Amino acid sequence: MRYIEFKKIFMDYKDAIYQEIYSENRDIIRVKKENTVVRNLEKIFEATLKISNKKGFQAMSMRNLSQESGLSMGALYAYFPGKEELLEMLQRQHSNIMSRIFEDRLKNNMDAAEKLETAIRTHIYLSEAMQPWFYFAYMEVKNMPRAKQEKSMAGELASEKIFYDILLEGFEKKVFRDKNHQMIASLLKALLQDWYLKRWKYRARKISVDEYADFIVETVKSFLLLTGPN
Amino acid sequence: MRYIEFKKIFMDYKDAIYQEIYSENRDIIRVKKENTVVRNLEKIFEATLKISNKKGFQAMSMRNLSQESGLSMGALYAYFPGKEELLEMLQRQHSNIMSRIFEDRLKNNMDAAEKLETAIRTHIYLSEAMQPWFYFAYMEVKNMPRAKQEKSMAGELASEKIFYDILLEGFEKKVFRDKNHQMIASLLKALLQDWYLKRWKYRARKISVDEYADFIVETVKSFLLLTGPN
DNA sequence: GTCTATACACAGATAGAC
DNA sequence: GTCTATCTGTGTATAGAC
Repeated sequence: MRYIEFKKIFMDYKDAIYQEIYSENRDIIRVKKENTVVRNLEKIFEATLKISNKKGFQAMSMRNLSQESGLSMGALYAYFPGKEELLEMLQRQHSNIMSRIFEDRLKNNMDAAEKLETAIRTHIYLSEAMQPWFYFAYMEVKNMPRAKQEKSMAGELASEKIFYDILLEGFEKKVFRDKNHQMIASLLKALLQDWYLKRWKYRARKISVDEYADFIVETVKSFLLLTGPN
Repeated sequence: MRYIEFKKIFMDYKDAIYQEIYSENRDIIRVKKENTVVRNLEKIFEATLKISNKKGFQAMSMRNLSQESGLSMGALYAYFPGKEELLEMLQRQHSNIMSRIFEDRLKNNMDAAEKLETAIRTHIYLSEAMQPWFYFAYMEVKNMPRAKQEKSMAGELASEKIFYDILLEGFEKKVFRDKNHQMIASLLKALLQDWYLKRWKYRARKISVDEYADFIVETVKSFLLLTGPN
C-alpha cells in the first residue's frame, strides 16, 4: 500500500471525526445545530493544534485561540466548559480514531508478514495524515491529570501489543526469527513515532512518507524473516 | 563498559557542572560568592526539572519554584533575570555537557565497531545519569524562541552525525554492511532517545539500563556487521 | 544575600445584550 | 448562537527592609 491509497480510505474516517466528537459530547456542547457545531469544532481544533504544537497547550491563551479560530471567547465556551476539557476532547478523539483504524485494517486472514507490514504502514500513514494530532498527543500527555496520563500510557501499550502479537504469531508459525519480541515491539514503536516527532528532519532531507515506511518495513523484515531477501 | 563504571567517570563531570554554569553566567548572576551560587543553582535546577517534567515548564509558576527550591522569589531573581533565561541556562548546559562527554570518550584509535558500541553506550548511560535534563531538553524545545530551537536541532543533527560518521567509516573499512547510513543513524537516535522518553515503560518491565544498552548494541551490531555472531 | 510585600499584566471564565 | 465587557485569580517581576 502507498500513502495516496491510504489517504483515500482515511478521508472517509476524517469526515466522520467531527460529527463523532459532536455526538460524543452532546452533554457538554451547548450549541445544538449539528452543522454549526461540526464547522466550528473543526476551526477550534485546528487552531488549538496549530498554536499548541508551536508553543504548548498551556501557553496558548483563550484569547490566542479566539483570534486564531475566528470565534469570540464567549462563543468558544459554548463548545467546551473549560480549557482542560478541550484538551481532553482532543486526546480522546485521537485515541478513538487510532484504535478504530487499526481494528478495521488488520484482517485475520493475513499472514504474519503481511500483518506486520500493514500495521507498520497503517501507523506511519495515519500519523502522517493526522500529524498535528499525534504530535500534540505525545507532547501534552505529561501535562494532563494523572488519570488521563494513565489512559494514554495504556494506549501506547495497546498499540505496542498489536506489534508484539504479530511478532509472536510470526515466530510460532516459524516465519520470524526468535527474538526478544517484547523489546522489538517496543523499539519498533519508537521508530514509528520518530516519523511524526522529527518531521522537520525528514522534511529537510526530502524523505517522503512512502520512503520512510518502505525503509522501516524492509529493515524490520530483513531483521526478522527467516527466509527473506537478506 | 557497564553503567556503574560510566557513572564513576561521570561523577567527575557532574561536580563541575554547577561551577561551570556559574562561570558561564557571571554577568547574569547577581550573587557573588561562588559557594553560595553553586549550592543554590543546584537547588533551583533540580526543582525546575522536577516540576517541569511533571507538568511543563510553562505551567511551573515562580511561586511553585520558590517553594520547591526553598528560596524566596526575591532570591530566585538574583540567579537569573527572568524565567526565560532560566530555561535557556538549562538548555545550554545540557548541550554543553553532551558534546563534551562525547568528545572525551570517543578515541580515534578505536576501530569502527568499538566506536559504535562506545557511542551507543555513552548516549544511553549519559541520558540515564542525567535523565531529567534529557527529558526536559526534548520536551521543552518547541516552547522556546526560534533561535534556541534551531540550536537544539543543530545539536540533534551533530549527535546524529557522530553515529553517521562511525557507520561510514565502518563501511569504508569493510566491517559494516552497505546500508543507508544516514537513515540508520537517524533511526538509531530514535532508539537511544526512547530510553529516556519512555522510562515509565522500561521501569515497569524491570529492564535495567545495562540490559537496554546491551540489547541495542547487539541488535545494531548483528544488523551491521559483515562478520558477526549472526 | 535573602526576605516579605506589593505592583501590574494577563489568565480563564461568565453575564447579559443582541 | 455569538458578541463585548467585565469579574476575579494568578502570573511574573521588583522595591526596599533586614
